[in-house]
Amino acid sequence: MGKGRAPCCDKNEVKRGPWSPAEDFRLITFIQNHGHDNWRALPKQAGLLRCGKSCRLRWINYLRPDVKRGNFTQDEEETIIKLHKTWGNKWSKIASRLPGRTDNEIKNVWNTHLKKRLLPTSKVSDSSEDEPKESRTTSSSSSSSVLFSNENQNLETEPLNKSNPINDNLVCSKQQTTSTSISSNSISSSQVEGCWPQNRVDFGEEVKEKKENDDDEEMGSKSNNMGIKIPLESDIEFWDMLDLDNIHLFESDEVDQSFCEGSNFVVQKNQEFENAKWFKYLENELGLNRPPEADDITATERFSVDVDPCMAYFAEGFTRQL
DNA sequence: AAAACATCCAACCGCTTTCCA
DNA sequence: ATGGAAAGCGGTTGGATGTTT
Repeated sequence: MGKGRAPCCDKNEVKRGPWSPAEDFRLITFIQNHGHDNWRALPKQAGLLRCGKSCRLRWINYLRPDVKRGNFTQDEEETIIKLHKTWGNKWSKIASRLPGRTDNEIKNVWNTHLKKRLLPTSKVSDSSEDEPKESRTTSSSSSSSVLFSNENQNLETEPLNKSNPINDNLVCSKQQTTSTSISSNSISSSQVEGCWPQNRVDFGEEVKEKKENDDDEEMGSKSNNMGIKIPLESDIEFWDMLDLDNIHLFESDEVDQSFCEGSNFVVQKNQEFENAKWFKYLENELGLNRPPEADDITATERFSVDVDPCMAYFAEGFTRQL
């Protein structure tokens, strides 16, 4: 100590700014297969040009399987207000009482909505004026179970699953033994088994939830039931958003070779196969699948045997676009 | 139609805490 | 007991988007 803190990473060598879908997939797949024992080493092992801190944040705030998206319910808001009275800006602590919500998200909600609402008239229960565009009913979580008395709330009965019927279809292709806890810092660092997409089908959230309520109706019962927002109207833009550089990265030798040489490589491959199945499923959900052509060996098929499913997935996306 | 302004939120920054040799 | 490394946490920022003029 006293010598100054070494930077967590060389800022010249890491990518910053918004995450691309390709990076997200890369990170998700890696954590699925290997967990996150060491955030600092993770980016290199996963072939990401990000600093470990950034990866951690992205995972915790956005990509974690148990992150609940969507508007906060009335009950959640009241819980935040209540807990904030008690604990102040202890966002992490507050988040531990709100299953699926991250400290960052709660902090944002507080700063953008709740604080303002409380300031002028401190009318906590009257929400009709200050939240005009956010219909608080959009969150499908069960409001009655938002407040927990136990910090170590077990999520197995968490209503999050209810809001993600996609779970039922996807279910994790493997037995899910990982017990996910709520707090942003309490996810097991052991492998996160194939269950991430529970509610993150709109990964990257590159397609904003514009007029989602309207669209929900138009999308019909299917998307409603699935509880997902699909960028159906913007296939091209969607694929355009993919970061080609990262795709090259996937193919490069920069990815730690030892990653492929470990003793559990076979297990990894099996998991990757399961991942590939998921990507296929996701593709169907996104409405991106096309009728098979006889002479057409898809990129996925080419890659899925011995290449990372992320790569395969995106390769097919590009193929389609061309 | 477009410029100005407001709002939102993902991501970053840097300090603190925890862990471990 | 000590110091360095890594993770955790809360504050802040900046770009994207929405709204108003």
